[in-house]
Amino acid sequence: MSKEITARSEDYSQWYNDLVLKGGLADYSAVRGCMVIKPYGFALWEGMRDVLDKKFKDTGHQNAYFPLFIPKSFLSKEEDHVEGFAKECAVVTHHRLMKNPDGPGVVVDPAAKLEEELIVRPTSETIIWNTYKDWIKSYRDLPLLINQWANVVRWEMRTRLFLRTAEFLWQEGHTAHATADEAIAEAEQMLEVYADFAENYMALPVVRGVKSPAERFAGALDTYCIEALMQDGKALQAGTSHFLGQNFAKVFDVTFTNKENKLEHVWATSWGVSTRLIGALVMAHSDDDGLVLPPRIAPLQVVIVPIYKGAEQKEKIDAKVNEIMSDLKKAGIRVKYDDADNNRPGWKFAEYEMKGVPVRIALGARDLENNVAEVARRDSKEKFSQSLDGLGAYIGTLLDDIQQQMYNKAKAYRDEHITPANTMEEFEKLLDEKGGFISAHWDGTTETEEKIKERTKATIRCIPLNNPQEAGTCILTGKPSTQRVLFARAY
RNA sequence: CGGGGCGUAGCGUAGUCCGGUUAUCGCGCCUGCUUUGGGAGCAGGAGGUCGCAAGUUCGAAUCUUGCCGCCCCGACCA
Repeated sequence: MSKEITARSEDYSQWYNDLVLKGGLADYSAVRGCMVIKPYGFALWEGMRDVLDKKFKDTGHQNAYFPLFIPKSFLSKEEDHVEGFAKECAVVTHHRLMKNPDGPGVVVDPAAKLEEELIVRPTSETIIWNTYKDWIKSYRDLPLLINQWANVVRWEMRTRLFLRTAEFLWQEGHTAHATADEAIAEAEQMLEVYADFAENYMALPVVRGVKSPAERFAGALDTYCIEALMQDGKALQAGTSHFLGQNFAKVFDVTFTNKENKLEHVWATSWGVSTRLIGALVMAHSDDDGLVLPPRIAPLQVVIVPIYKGAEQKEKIDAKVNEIMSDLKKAGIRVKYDDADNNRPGWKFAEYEMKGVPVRIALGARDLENNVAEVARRDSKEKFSQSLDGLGAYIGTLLDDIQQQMYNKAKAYRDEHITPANTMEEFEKLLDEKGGFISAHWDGTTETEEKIKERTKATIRCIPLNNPQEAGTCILTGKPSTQRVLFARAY
């Protein structure tokens, strides 16, 4: 019920936390900054993971796994990379505990100090490139296209469920190529994989773009990204793909002999998406009654709730539900029959709405007599009576329609919230009163970007791919500019 | 690390300013009966180191000091 979910206009953060907690996705944990992903939330992640994993394999990638721990010396090799991650690393210094000699409990055994500290990976570039050095000798070993599903740790000052946790689950692809062009094509291809996933599975429209130098990944020459818009008008980076040039190849000495028998450094990419996508999903689609999940990745697509008086009615309903279930399952629809007798129908309706299950079917004695079921869709809250004949096929098209409507709605909102601004006054007014992306001219310098950020808290989210070129003057400095870029306040 | 708020049963809370019987209420839980088309009703029941520690006092959830933890805002960031 809406009284239990904080209205988002009043306090968006509380609203978001309530959605995650009451939607059954995750909980706070005993460890500061970390969260427990509950079965329902994890099923959502697994579903997303499976779709992405298939896309990676369809584009020629293989999965592998690299160690959790990274020797400190590895991390210090690439200068920008250190700069970017040093401030947020968990460090392992010892390998043994001992009984506390001065009291109860255990203490770290000072004799077990590691000669070289190990860093819990904040990302795996360094350990992976150190490994690739041994795997790559010839142009015939290229391209090397590898992905890993893993957890990483970034010791952030402040955390938020799914959006920024100290430990998070993600996927990181790391590829090596013979030429720069090939590596760039790879980075662009993977960006498109992410964009396709966001739009067609998560029903989340995204802007494909490239980051400004200041917002680039630490150690990259170019960072491609997909940027999504949340319902509070803030932007969220939903995925990134980096063209790393030869930076890592050079510091880890990854070379290959080309067809002309000459030694060359390889060209690299890395790309990743994380459990943050779940945060994006929650903030993009939910309403005051709870989560709204797009059918294609909802762990549960349909829930069936029986309404009955007495065992006799229940039996008849059970029989009919079994038919419906088997139809739906045959069509590949994820369906649950909730006939638990400790909660009444109204309670279940509210519960599954909070969890964002796209379609609910209620079946009672009255419906059986009329050969119908009550079908309710989560996205629009519409309810209608539907014939039991051909119900399976009907639900299939309904799920498709919900998927499409959710995307259309999010896209309409997003499109309405890309607004051009031509003066700083306009820019700031739009940020404060409307939010969303603001399309404005920028002189291309990091100094200007920094000044705008200090003054407005807005950053350049991206320079859209295939951005129309347009002569203009920088919104802050008045210097000439050739194109508009997208600014926003962001998560 | 700065600013704000908070910590009382599984969850949410009243009581704290101004110390005083057996710590309040709701949800949930257990038992029984009645119920079931939008978070059921009645009756009975179980459940508490009032975040931790020290202090003041005849007496502390309440006052003092110290510590711990959480949430929100800021800096940092997927």
